[in-house]
Amino acid sequence: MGYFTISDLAQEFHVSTRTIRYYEERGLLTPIRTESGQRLYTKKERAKLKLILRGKRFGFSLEEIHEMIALFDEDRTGKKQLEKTVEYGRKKIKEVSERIDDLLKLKAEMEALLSDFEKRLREWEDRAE
Amino acid sequence: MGYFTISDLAQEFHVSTRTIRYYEERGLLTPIRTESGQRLYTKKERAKLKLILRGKRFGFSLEEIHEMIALFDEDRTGKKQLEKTVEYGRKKIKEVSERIDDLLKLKAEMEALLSDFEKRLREWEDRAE
DNA sequence: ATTTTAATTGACGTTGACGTAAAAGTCAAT
DNA sequence: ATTGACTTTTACGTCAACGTCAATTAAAAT
Repeated sequence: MGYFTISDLAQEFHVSTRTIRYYEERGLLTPIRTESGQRLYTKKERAKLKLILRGKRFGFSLEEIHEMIALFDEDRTGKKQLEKTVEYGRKKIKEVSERIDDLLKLKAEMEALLSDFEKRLREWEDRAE
Repeated sequence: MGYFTISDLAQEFHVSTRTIRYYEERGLLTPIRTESGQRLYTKKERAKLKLILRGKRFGFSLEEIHEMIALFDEDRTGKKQLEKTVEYGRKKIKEVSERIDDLLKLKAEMEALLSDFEKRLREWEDRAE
């Protein structure tokens, strides 16, 4: 109980097992192994996969995501480490905020475009009376 | 006046000329040509490039961006065409909205993480008194 | 016990999004 | 008119992010 197999995760997140192994190759996931060598994923690893996939959806590269995930993994005991982490976290949050703003702009542009088309459509319909 | 060369755009948007030609190969841009065959870009083409690059920043593929740009290019005169366009536009706007929501979630997660680290850091500092 | 299903590593293949180099033509400046 | 910067097409190269076998081993189902 409490452990997931590779295909559990593959099914849950709709990715291939190859993909999950690839993320491990790249150092993003670190499952434990059974005696016979099969991978077992804890809830934490599952959470990491979730984060990876979310990151991917915004176009972050695996390398960037790797850096983000480091926040979960590294040993953050010393003060220096904590400070570095906090600083890095602020930076990343800022990046995300910028992306959000950018997306809002895109949305606004698309909405303007759409309302123009809608107007034209109404004109068409008025004409048809 | 009013026309841009390929390197004008390359400089303005910090992309290579190869990239711009590639977008044309993929049907995303359609510059006009001089007598001798050199590409000239109108303001509209420039706007399209801007949109392409914005789209890229959110991880949309060129194929997806192509679909979005079609809103600018196609001949949208008939009622049917207009209706299709409006419907498609709504769909795309919804997709963008979902991405924004997703990013906001990510931001919230990161902020929660960060405040945890900040708390630990304060504890560290208190201890140091 | 044996068939079926799932897991492992290894290696090669593929696709998207360009980079890079070559050969030839064009434009602007001197 | 020649130099040098810029452009064109063609073509091969590259890198990330996987896909797709293949051969082998392990687990689950019957």
